[in-house]
Amino acid sequence: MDELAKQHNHQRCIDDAMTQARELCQRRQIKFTAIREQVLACVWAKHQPIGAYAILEELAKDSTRRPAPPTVYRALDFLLDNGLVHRIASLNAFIGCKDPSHHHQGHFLICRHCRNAMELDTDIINSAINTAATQHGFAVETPCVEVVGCCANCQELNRNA
Amino acid sequence: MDELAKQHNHQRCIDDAMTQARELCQRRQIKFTAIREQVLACVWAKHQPIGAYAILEELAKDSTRRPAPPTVYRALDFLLDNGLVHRIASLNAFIGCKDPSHHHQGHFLICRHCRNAMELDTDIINSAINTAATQHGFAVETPCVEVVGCCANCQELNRNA
DNA sequence: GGTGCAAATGCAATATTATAACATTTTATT
DNA sequence: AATAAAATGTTATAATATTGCATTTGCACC
Repeated sequence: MDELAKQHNHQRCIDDAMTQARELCQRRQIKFTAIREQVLACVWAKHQPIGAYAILEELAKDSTRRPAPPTVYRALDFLLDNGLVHRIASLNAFIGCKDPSHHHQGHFLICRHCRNAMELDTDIINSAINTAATQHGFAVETPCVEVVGCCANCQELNRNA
Repeated sequence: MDELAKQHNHQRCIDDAMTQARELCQRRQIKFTAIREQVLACVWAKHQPIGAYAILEELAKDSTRRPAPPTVYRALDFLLDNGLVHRIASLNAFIGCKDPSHHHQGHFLICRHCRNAMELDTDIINSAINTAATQHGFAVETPCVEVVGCCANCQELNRNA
């Protein structure tokens, strides 16, 4: 069974991510400001990629003032630059990185049904890409792999439906 | 040396693509209308992915009338549905498919310098993705692989610069 | 404590990409 | 010609993202 399908204490997911982010920023001497923290919390609220404007809506709920788009995009740029979130190009959306300690692009399995996205941490795909690229003399910099399909849990649900 | 770097008769590239498209549409009994043909020609004008609005500009040059966005998007939808072009999500752009005869998503090597994109035709990457996905019980439907880097030709140019 | 600088944020406007809704025209078929 | 379906035209607008400039904040230095 898929790990996302298991009952998991998601608050713990969020707390871990926030703690890790705080520590990482401290180590790197960069500022984890209130806005950046709020945006990261939004991104981690679910395992589904979230759009910039959806984040904006969430921020608007939490305070009386509604931030302008650049506020959100700047926070996202910061988080992207520091590997705390990834951008899913095919969805124009953002998702928390599950291992910000080292820079990487990440490969994603995106379920078309529940919209959850899972970050893979295998080298298999990168190796394959490098092999194929090398055959053409191409030097890989940032591979982008976003696989849409159906997650284990949703397959299960569909079978029982 | 990279195939795109070789002097290649690009007019021939275009002609081949157009002929193939015409034949494919005839076989499938679908209409290769003037607009669709013009849009496909724009897409094939270079080996660089082109955006919908850039296509629109090209069409505006070629005739006195300027088509509206839906005109271009509808033509693109038709071409996408029939596998004649691919969409590069990370660039919001479109590129001609080099083998429209069978449906596939295509993997792309995109050069950050010359902006050319090359479609790969290996199974290595799909296998790797399937292997990784299967480990998580995930059923792959449409893999999206867009690798940004530096093509052989641009590496060569940079070395000599 | 002030001063000045750089980073971060606020804010208004606008650019870019894409779609919705409905009218009109074209095409194929009867 | 009559009809229906497909394709295109047209207007408006949605959704995503950035630019440019003003203001505020945090921090090193005197």
